[in-house]
Amino acid sequence: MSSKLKIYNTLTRTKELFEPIDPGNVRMYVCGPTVYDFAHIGNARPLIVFDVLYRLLRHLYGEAHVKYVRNITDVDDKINARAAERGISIRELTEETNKVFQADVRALGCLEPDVQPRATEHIAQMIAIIERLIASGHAYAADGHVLFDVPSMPAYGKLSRRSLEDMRAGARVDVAPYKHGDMDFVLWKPSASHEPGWESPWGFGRPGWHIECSAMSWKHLGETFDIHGGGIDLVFPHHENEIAQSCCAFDRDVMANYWMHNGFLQVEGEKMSKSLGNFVTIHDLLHTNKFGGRKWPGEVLRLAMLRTHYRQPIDWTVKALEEAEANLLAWHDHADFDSITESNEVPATIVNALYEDLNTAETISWIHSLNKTGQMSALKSALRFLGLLNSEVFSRATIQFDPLHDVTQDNRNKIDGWIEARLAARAEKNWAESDRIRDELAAMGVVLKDNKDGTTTWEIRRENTR
RNA sequence: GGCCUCGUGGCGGAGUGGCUACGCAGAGGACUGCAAAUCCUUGUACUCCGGUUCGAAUCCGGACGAGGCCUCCA
Repeated sequence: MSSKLKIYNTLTRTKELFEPIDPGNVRMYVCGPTVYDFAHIGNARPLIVFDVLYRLLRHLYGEAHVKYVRNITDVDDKINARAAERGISIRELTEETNKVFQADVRALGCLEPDVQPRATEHIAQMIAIIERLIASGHAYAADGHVLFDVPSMPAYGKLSRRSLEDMRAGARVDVAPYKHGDMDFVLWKPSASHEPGWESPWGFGRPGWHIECSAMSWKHLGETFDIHGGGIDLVFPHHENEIAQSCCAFDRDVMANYWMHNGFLQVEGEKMSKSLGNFVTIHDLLHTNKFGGRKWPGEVLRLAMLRTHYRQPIDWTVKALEEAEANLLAWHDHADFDSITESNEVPATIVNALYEDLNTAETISWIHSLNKTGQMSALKSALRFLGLLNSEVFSRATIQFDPLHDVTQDNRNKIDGWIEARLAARAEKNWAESDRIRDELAAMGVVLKDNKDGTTTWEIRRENTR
């Protein structure tokens, strides 16, 4: 099988043909959430992007031959701080946050990774890596801390393309006294008795920020693997440091062959930040009226995300969500997917577009084309493949019942009664009565559509409710 | 200051050294008692200045502009 998939590799800054180490066991690691707070919409981007890649790899190599690992970081100083602030235990906080995270990701139509390892369950691997680094002269213990000795690794900076000189020039002035070099970073640090910690050769303590990914990828994917993904902000220092830890611990030239990074997200043209008040969580979008004055189905969020190529910056706007929803509604209006048999093959146009470094924008234009030419079973297959057809979440039922309005069966029956009365009036050419009924329903937000076959259907008004 | 990305029509957003992306909005038409929905048709583009080329929006250089990282934020 010759590979057709091309992906942009941050290591080389070029689009490369993807060649797995072992086609029988294709391995991908993506940096997952630190579970101290609800995931925001920026976090959703890598979740969706790498879910599409996972689906494509499974399509290309077979479901049994792809292993996708996305970690859960459940030890972190932000977690400690938040738990203390809320007066709950760390375990309570991380469990609660993870539960919401899992529900969010499911609503976004993402497949579950093969493994979702937790940092706290890999302390032994972290300690093992740190011991190896000390033994090989790449790390040193000082004052209860263990630090990675950056100058001991000549190739350091390869991913982010920074030279040690550049970094020194921009380094902060205050360097912790236990550091040998100002670029050295923490592998292990001491914990006070009230802080979470584990016994280690260097005393009671906890891991530094980067070591957990080296440990978890090692355990679940091996010393080297194929793809490592995450947000572009992780290139430095997180991924650079992961590479340093793993390559030096295992005496390897590479940790992962392909490094993929998704671009950043802005909200209505501005950087998302809590101080600007435009901080949007996935949970808010799905379940509250905080963004655009209404709730949004997961498929709408997913399609809005996939409209833009994953490496481009994306502006998260109400208008974009409305357009995405209009597209989905058009497809669903055109066909009742519940009764359409899905074609066995994912359309080649869709797959070929994804082979070009996940050109999801092009796949969407092909979906429009399938819709326009009436290839409904292929359309269904394409939507399913892209994770845009989760009947539980976005079906004809949810289209007709706007998430904002709870339409009871009782009201539904009443609307049907009105429609019958209006059809009767129309049969008598009583246009005044007919229009009166239509206007009254419209005032309640119910829009009527007289179809070409003489039937009348209705839906909740689609216009933006702001 | 250092490093990195990007600059396409009213808006969003792909792609390509020479031929319509696509979507939303707009315009015209069909259908309809009138609407809505649907269908058909349709216009507008490649930040600026140089260079390479038969030909560049697409390659190279420069300018201007936007964003990101270098401060545990995807």
